[in-house]
Amino acid sequence: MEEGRADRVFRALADSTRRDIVLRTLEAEHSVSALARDYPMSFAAVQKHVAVLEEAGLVTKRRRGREQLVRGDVDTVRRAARLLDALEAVWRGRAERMSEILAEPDGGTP
Amino acid sequence: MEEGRADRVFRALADSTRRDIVLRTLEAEHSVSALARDYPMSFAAVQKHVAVLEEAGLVTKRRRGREQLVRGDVDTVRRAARLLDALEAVWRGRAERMSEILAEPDGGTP
DNA sequence: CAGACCTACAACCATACGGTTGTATATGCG
DNA sequence: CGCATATACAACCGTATGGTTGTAGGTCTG
Repeated sequence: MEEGRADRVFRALADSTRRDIVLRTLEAEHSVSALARDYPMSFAAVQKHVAVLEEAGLVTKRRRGREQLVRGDVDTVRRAARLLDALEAVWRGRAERMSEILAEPDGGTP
Repeated sequence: MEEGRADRVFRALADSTRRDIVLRTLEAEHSVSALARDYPMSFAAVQKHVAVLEEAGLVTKRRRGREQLVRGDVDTVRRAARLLDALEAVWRGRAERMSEILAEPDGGTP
């Protein structure tokens, strides 16, 4: 994942309304107004949330008549998950090194 | 992961400096000033970043003499990764349902 | 065509964020 | 003790964010 892109993805995920939109649109397509009906805020606010998600690549939109269908993009979710996996792997590296150190408390590699 | 906690975790990860700090402190402990030396910003700025990470539970601190050692918390990273995995699983659920639909184009369950 | 519906977008507002500088406090060291 | 180091914290500043309302443009339908 490119530098600034990760920023946008995590930023977009840092809001429960947006996470819920991603959830719902990964299950099935929903129009913006269909999404908006379920949140205690204006249509325009939800529209902005969708725009943030689209900007981050977490959802895509396609036209159907007068409505815009929003669909979650699982690839972006996966890329974010892999980035976190990479952090976890780094930690495991430390754990390994610590194990080695503990396993050979006598010093260098002869 | 609790509601507001996920917000904080993803928000904290939405900054490359902070992600780098998490990376480095998952590899090994570093004092705040040791971390600060490698970023093009003031010590206070880095200190704030560490505070954000600590608030999110992505790092912990422990005193050693006059310095504060920062250590990455892999559990929080894992919890965030699992949340993304759950989203992916939801998508897979849709994919399954779509497969079922495509596999039985003749109608309901008789 | 007229009206309802869905979306887009601008303007505005309060608050949060990322950065700065400056000041205060604690610890290690000669 | 006296000084340098390491951290903490407050005040300040410009900009982004999340929300609002209002206006305008497509699109379906009677």
